[in-house]
Amino acid sequence: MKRRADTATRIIQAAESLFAEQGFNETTMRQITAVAEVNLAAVNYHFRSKQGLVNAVCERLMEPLCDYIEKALDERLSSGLAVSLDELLEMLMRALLSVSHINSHSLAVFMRLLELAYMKNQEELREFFITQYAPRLEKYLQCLRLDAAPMEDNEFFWRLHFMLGSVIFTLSNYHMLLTLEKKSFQGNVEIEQILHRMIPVLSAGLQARAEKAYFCRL
Amino acid sequence: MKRRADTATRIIQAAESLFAEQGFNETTMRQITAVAEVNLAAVNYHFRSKQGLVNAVCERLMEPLCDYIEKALDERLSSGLAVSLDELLEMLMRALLSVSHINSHSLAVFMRLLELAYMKNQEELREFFITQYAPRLEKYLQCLRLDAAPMEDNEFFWRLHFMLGSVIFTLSNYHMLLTLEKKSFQGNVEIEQILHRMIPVLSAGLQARAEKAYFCRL
Amino acid sequence: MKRRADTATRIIQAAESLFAEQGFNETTMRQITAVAEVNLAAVNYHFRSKQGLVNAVCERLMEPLCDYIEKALDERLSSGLAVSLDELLEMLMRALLSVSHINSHSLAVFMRLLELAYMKNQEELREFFITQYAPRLEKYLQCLRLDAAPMEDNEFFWRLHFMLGSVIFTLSNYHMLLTLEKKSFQGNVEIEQILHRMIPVLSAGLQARAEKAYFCRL
Amino acid sequence: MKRRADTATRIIQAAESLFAEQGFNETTMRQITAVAEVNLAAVNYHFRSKQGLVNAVCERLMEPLCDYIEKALDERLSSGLAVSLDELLEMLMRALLSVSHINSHSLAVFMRLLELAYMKNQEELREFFITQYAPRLEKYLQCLRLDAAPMEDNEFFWRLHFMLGSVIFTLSNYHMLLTLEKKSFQGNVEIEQILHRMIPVLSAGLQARAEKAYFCRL
DNA sequence: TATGAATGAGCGTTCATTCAT
DNA sequence: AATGAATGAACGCTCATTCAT
Repeated sequence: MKRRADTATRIIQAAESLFAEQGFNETTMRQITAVAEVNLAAVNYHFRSKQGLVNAVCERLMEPLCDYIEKALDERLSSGLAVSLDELLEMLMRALLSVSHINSHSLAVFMRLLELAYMKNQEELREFFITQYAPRLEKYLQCLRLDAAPMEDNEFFWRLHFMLGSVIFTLSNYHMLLTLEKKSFQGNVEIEQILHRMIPVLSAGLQARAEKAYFCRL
Repeated sequence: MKRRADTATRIIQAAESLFAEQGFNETTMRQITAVAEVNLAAVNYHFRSKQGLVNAVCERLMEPLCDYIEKALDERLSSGLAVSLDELLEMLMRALLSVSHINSHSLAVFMRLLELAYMKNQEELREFFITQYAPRLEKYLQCLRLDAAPMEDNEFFWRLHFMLGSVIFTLSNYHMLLTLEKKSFQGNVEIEQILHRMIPVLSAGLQARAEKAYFCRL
Repeated sequence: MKRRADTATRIIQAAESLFAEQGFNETTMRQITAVAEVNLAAVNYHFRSKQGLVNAVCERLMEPLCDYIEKALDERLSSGLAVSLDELLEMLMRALLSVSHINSHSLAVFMRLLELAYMKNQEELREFFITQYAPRLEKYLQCLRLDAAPMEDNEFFWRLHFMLGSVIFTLSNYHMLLTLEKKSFQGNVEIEQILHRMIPVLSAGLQARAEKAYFCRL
Repeated sequence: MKRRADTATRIIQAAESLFAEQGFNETTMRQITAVAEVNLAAVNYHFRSKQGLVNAVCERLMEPLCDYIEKALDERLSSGLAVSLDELLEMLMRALLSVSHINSHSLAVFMRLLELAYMKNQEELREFFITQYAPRLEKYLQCLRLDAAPMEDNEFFWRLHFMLGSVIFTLSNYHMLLTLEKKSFQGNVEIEQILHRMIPVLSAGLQARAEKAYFCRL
């Protein structure tokens, strides 16, 4: 039995916590290694570079999420019954909730990673997401599409990102949002609540009838 | 007649463009002054510090937005007729659109500023928003509340932030999203389209019936 | 009648005060012009450079000191009676006291200037002292020599600098020394006291019999 | 066997040399690291900051000085015979001489450090001296007091600082003073000579009868 | 496997000075 | 006589990374 966790694990845990609080570029290797109580060079030794550590954090989060969704979706589809939009969203929320159990900051850092992947100069991370994980979630997205209001492909593309924005923003900042709501943090209880509250909102958003014309011609 | 714009303005414009593309901490003063074609020390001369420049950028965006919304809401309310949720959202979108005319990156940097304000260590910026601009938007939020589904205060708080997440995420990354949609950027046309597309989604999200119980007890 | 002093004078006064508190290199042009409530460029306009300002401060202090000593010494010598060492030192102290009336920091900045002149890279200032003021004080030094214990030239050279060290150190730091003595500053009263206290000490030091051999051969 | 000294030592030695010649604020980290032939960042790595380097230099000088004086005084006192003022001063001079062997600039930089500690804005350094070293020198000062002329506490306070001024000024600038004396520098021989020359002067100064009244009432 | 030492590049900031008005 | 704007140079410091052990 080990007295202290594996060095690489300690680093990842420290990194997740700091990434969640401060963001990636704002977190220094010195901070990470200080919190992890390991040598400064250990990050480069174990993960090659800071970006390598970010990727490792990414994997540790995306893998169980994809696993969960794939498995849950297959189980549900095997019943033969039609799957409702709310069921699909609850499936997603449960997947996120399972990720949140990795540690208390994992959801926030996860969402920050997704944010980061949309930044112009993060081609590598973006490519990593697209090639590694996009295919595994495709079936889930097709199900969503079927339950959403009828709309064209590009409309669905944007709706997905409106939804993604809600999820990312809320979970990235949920610690701060709880503070602003003037409630003290009580762990996963609130995360469940927040995730649950999103379901009807996202559901309504995806099912809202798309309008053809728009308001403003300048 | 001046051959080139005022130094301070050139700096702000360069900063907005770079902030929008890269974020604040990722943008260096050397990048800003190189793009603006001014001396490195000019930023400190005109804005005291990098943070001072961020604040200046912030003001230049928030002021016209608040002006627009206050004015438009007062005009609309003076008619005496009830204001629908879609009207309120269109009002917001038009306000954002007016900000987008400042320059092609202003909406993105604006949204990044809002994101930033929710970060733990940005108390100063957050306080700036809360004291300077929150009061000016209160009346608008009350109108939103009246048109939303009946719900408790904290439910409304979260709904607002779900909605805010959609707006912030989409507009922060709209350049990248357009790229992913495989369409080339054609200026404000797309922004209008995106803003318009949000209205029914946000409207449906705010009007969705809140559920009392939630799914998961661990 | 002028409502505010001449710009150049205001600058000198501000500079003296700041130089006395912080030293020369530690005092910035911005601090000086802020205290003087003049434009930043005014220093360069009136004094060509920061060094030019230092020289101006120097002149404003050395001129009256030399005047005082020359005049007092000539008056005293014209009586035909022999001049005692204590009289000479009191003459010096009164000269310093007269300088201290220029403003409350003038003695401290004066002493700091003398310190500075002994620094390796301050050849210009050192040359300025030597060519401008050394000749005017020569007669006074000769009188000191006559009243000191008999000793060789180089011994006298060092004794003078031991004495100079006492004066410079004490007056450079007299504000701080008063603080350490746990007494509050009450203006020129203390300076008089301190100057007076130095006389018997310096007198005894100059009159002490020089020893030929010294203690340590390694 | 190492071909070149330890990096930290090289830095300290370069720093001492430059500090002695130019002062602290006038010496840049780039100068230090250039002379030491080490990387610019090495100073921060080994000493955390420039101030940290100053503190390290300080410790390297004060420690052996205090050790020397404490040990020499205890030895001398254990003989049971009364200690004369000249003996005490010679003890001090030998202590300074032992410090001067650290390297050719160590006494000058030491004296500059003492000067610095009396500056208004150097509270930290001053506190460092007071808490770390003042207690270790207290016994020595009490012996000085016993051998000095009878006088009140505050008179003794000032006399000590007159004496300190002589020592600090002379040793801070002894290189320059030798130059002005038109003699070339020949290493520790001159330092011994200068230190020795101070003894009768300081001794006479401390033993001079204090006067009660003073000369000038304005 | 792990680490203390070291490094090149770059950071935000400040400096005394200059220049056009 | 005076000033707001601007500048080149340099500042102390921190960064992620590398390397010898």
